[in-house]
Amino acid sequence: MLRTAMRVFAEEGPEVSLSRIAQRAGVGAGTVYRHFPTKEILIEAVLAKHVEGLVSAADRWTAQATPGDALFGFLLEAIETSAGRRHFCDLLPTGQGWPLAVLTAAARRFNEALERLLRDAQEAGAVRADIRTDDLTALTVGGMALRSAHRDRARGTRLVRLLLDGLRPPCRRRDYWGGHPRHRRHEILHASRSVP
Amino acid sequence: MLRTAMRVFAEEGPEVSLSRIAQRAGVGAGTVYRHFPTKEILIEAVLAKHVEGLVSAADRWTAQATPGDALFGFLLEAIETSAGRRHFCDLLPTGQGWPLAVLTAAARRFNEALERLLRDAQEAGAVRADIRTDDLTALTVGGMALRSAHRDRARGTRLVRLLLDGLRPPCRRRDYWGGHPRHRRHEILHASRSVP
Amino acid sequence: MLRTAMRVFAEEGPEVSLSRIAQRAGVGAGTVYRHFPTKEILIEAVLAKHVEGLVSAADRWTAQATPGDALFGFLLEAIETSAGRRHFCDLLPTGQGWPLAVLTAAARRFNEALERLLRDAQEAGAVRADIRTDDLTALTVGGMALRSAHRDRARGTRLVRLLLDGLRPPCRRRDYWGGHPRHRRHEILHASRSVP
Amino acid sequence: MLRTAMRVFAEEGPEVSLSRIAQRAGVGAGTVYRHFPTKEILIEAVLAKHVEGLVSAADRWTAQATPGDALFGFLLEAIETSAGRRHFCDLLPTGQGWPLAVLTAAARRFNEALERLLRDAQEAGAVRADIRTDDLTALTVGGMALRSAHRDRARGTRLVRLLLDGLRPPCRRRDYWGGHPRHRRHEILHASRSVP
DNA sequence: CATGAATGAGCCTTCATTCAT
DNA sequence: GATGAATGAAGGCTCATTCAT
Repeated sequence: MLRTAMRVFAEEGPEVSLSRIAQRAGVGAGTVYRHFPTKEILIEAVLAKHVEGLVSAADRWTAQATPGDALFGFLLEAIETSAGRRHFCDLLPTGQGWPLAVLTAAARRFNEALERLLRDAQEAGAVRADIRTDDLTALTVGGMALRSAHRDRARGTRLVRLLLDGLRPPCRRRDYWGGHPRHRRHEILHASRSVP
Repeated sequence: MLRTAMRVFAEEGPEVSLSRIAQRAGVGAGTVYRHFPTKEILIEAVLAKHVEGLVSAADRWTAQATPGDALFGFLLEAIETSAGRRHFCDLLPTGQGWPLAVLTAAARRFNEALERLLRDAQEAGAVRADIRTDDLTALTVGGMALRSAHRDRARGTRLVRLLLDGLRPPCRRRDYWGGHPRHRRHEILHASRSVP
Repeated sequence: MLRTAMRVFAEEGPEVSLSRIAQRAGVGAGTVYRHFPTKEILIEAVLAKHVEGLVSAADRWTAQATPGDALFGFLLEAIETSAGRRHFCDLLPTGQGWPLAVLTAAARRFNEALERLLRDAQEAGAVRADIRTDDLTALTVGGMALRSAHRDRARGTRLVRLLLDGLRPPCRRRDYWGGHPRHRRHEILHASRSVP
Repeated sequence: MLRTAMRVFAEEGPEVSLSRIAQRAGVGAGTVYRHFPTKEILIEAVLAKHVEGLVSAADRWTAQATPGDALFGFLLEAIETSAGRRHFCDLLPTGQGWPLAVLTAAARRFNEALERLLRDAQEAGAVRADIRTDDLTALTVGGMALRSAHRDRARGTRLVRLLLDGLRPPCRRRDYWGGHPRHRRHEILHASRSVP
């Protein structure tokens, strides 16, 4: 049933009614409730399961690849397998507001795994030194959104790679952004305000 | 009233009830319905307004900066001003499922502006040649998600810049991704499947 | 199991779910249903058991005390042991709406016992002659309510005794109520109607 | 609508569904909700209204009758007009567990009125000196139950009067209860325990 | 014969939408 | 044209009842 719930959530968004889920699982509404006393708990169970899968993936990558490849491989895999799960986007950065213990535990393990991967990759010189774990989290979320936003799977993946490449140590690249002269910065601010 | 609706949506999420909006606008519920016969139509109007703002911004950047700066400046501004508007994320890539003509029109104008900016930047050599307009759309969505995912505004913006830098022409960088030997690719797929 | 049901009903009110009862009885929900095909039937069984206890008590008092003491002792005991059982209050007066035969039988036996006690007490001159069996029933219900309504157990019991004393033959007491002059009676009616 | 709710509650008990009430009021379910955001709030409103009526009645009796008549008249009236309202029985003694301020306020005013009536009646010598306000409350509840338990209105009222007469100063009556010899008391206890 | 998972009707509550004033 | 009370269809949740194991 958890399987079905995951599928239905992924396909129809986190706002499907429990009865719809029950229907697609081929059971009565009360049955879902027997296993997950609350809709929120069901969502959390789904998320926790997914996060657990990611933690396993992190471990697998750690064991089977060089530090750099491990980090990049894992991030790409996490993004690819999580794309389209709006819950997940909402969950990852905060890890808060979710009462279920199992979920916060899973989120913690996820962050620890991410931290290990990042540290190793940085020590191996495969990743810029100024990146932090929560940057990776945000990047993952962004990657997921980006990935889901592209109609074309292959191109989406290519873009995600481009995105991740931003983590690699820079190659004699000037800072395109810091150099904006004062007046242009002002324009940005002005523009920002002008957009309703 | 549209103003109020935009503010309320931004502040309280896209799930506020219409009565709440009416309340905050200081009018009766019926009055909102006089202007926007459906909640969906109201949402679309809000989105369309926002998109119009972005189109104006695109025009402004086109007029006031070099092609490269214009594209990057515009994308950054679009991301910064749109961050947190979940509707927007859902809207941009597909442009579908939204019945209102005014919105598809706005979306089209937005895409045209984006296309112009991209073409100019590419002709100026400021952006990789293999980028397409829908890549930019996806990138924008990803940037918005990334941006919202970071608790720390400043770091969030820095990451968005990293993300956008991926568009710039590569500096003699080997392709980190294509080189994966066959068996590792297989592992990725395998892993992907194993994540629930 | 009937024991457990009685305890649970007394402790948690008549609205406990059957699963709760099954749980506290240490059996499966289905097992409860094997013995009591319906929740209502279970409730009736509980009530019948309680009524049976009261009938035994009536017999005991009949055998062991003078007619007057027997009636008063029994009524007090019935009230004290029944206080707080809302079902019981609902049941006693009507005896209706309860399909189960065993219950109406028990109620009949209870009324017969009460009738015997009353007749004997009246013949002994210990109780007013104008009291009828259904008065006693009503009085019992009132006593139970009164008894449950008092926070203070001891005072509650004292009040119940006051209540029961009303049954004893009057001591040259004028009728406080009959003497109301006509216009005041009208006021009472008027007032009654005016209370919503 | 409050009227209808009061009637329906009185007729069908406090457990009627809101939809039933709406149905009998001839309105949609949502309409009830508009006026009473919660079922509990509706119940409280009904109760408060009734209690207010009783407070007015208390004032009327105070103004129009001698202290003794006022107390007895009021109690009789309160019992007669409240009979059958199970809510009311549950409310009166505790006054707690009801979140709505308006209700606790009404309950407080009711108790104050009762206290005044009692004090005056006691000073006039029309009521035993050892009666306290909470005795009256309990007595009222008991009277209501008693009153509802009798099929025959007239006899019910007569019994209630008997009940209330217990409040009047005793006429050289021995204490029928205190004199029980020890062994009989033991029997009562034994009996109590023996009733399941 | 016991078990407890499954069922589904029903309850309270919410809210988009309509319409008399 | 504006108002906000009324509507009624869902949604989440509970629980008496059934039935395969």
